[in-house]
Amino acid sequence: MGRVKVQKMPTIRRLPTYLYRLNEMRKEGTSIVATPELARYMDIGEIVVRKDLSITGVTGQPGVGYKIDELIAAIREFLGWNVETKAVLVGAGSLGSALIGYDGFEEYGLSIIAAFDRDPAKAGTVMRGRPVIDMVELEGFVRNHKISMGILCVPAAVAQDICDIMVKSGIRSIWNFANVALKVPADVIVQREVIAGGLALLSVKRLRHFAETDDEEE
Amino acid sequence: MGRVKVQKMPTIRRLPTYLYRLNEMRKEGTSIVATPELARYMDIGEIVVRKDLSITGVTGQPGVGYKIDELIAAIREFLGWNVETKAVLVGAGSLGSALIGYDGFEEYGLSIIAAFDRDPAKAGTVMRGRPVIDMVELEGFVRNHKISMGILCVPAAVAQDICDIMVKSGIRSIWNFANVALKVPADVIVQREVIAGGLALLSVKRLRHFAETDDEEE
DNA sequence: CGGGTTTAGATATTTATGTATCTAAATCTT
DNA sequence: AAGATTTAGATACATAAATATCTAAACCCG
Repeated sequence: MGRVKVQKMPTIRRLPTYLYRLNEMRKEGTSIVATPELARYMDIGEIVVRKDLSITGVTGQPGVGYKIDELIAAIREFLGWNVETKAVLVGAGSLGSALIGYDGFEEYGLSIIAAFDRDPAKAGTVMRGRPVIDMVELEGFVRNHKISMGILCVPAAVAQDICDIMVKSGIRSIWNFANVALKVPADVIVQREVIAGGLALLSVKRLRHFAETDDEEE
Repeated sequence: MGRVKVQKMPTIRRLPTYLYRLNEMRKEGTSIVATPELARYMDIGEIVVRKDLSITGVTGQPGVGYKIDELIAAIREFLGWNVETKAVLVGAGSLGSALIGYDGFEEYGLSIIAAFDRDPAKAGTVMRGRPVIDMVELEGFVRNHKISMGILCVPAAVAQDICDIMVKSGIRSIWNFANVALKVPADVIVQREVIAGGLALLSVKRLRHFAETDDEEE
């Protein structure tokens, strides 16, 4: 069930942020970047930055830094974002429509071709340039367009059912925003996203902070 | 800049998922849960589950399991989700409106009171039950309503500016969905959410998987 | 052109996280 | 009722990640 072991998870999670920043710098006309600057931007240690970047195979120049163009290309290639991935999104609710509308995915090689929803009222409409199609069409669509990735934005209660359809249709990567661990065959990769996890972290940080300072009453 | 050290980050990130599942089970009428069941749901080891739960101080019964009611209460208290947190959301774009519309936050003690946007066309409208207000009103609103948390859904380029306004207005926790490390005073907590990080992980998992099996051509 | 400064990258260390082993308590089975 | 099974929780161990230390290369400044 998505049991591919991946090391350096924290590093990989940070790569998109490097990529974002590097693209920004390139637009500004910069061609070289040194670790300390990136470290400040990321709010992490310099050594972490160097180790992160080294995963891509790019080598910098002591006393100088890294070539931005090289870094961008290497990160994109390391992530496989230099080739287009076609995806469908299922569940055109609030989160689903937000993801459809996010332009940044193009930069990540991700093309959301279409959205699917069970609600017949939504079917046939166009959402931010992408067609919204009735769920019953999902399997045929995925097969015809050779879609390899599915983005799951349905309520947890129905997530496994939709997941099963995706798998049956040939989808091999699932980006799962439903709050369930999906059961899938061994050759299907699942990445679960729990947005509330970040909120939990923020909450605890705040509690710890108050516990440490605990002289603030207002 | 949000430099509160938090240990057991992975554990804390998992707590919302436990909470979600436990609530579900309670609705189904169950009152006791044992580790193996939760471990299967989470797709992690049993020992990890026990260690996770132990952080809340709840103690289970050998041979039996944990009382679901106790667990729910303890997790909520540990996260501070038993008391309401009032928040404003800035940036009523696609992601912002998705977050506004997410009902689950009530369960997490989070009340998004209002949304703010720079676009005058949006100001004055109501979005999923919450008023959308012009950005210029932000500071006054935060002060008047004693808002303690800000949810930042604006483009990265303007994130620091909005952040500064939030801090100046008295906000002390910022949930940051913009792809920048914000600079804030030491008493302000920031949690950055990089959605693309999960996509990066999924991409790498897929590449590794193909590399391992590498007998799949289509 | 020579010494100080910046910086990448290797190695070593520390810290955090996940995993295994063991013991004792409660339940189940017969 | 006695032994087998399930399970929590403690302790010990292994792995992963972050941090520190060192060396050498390029640059800057005088």
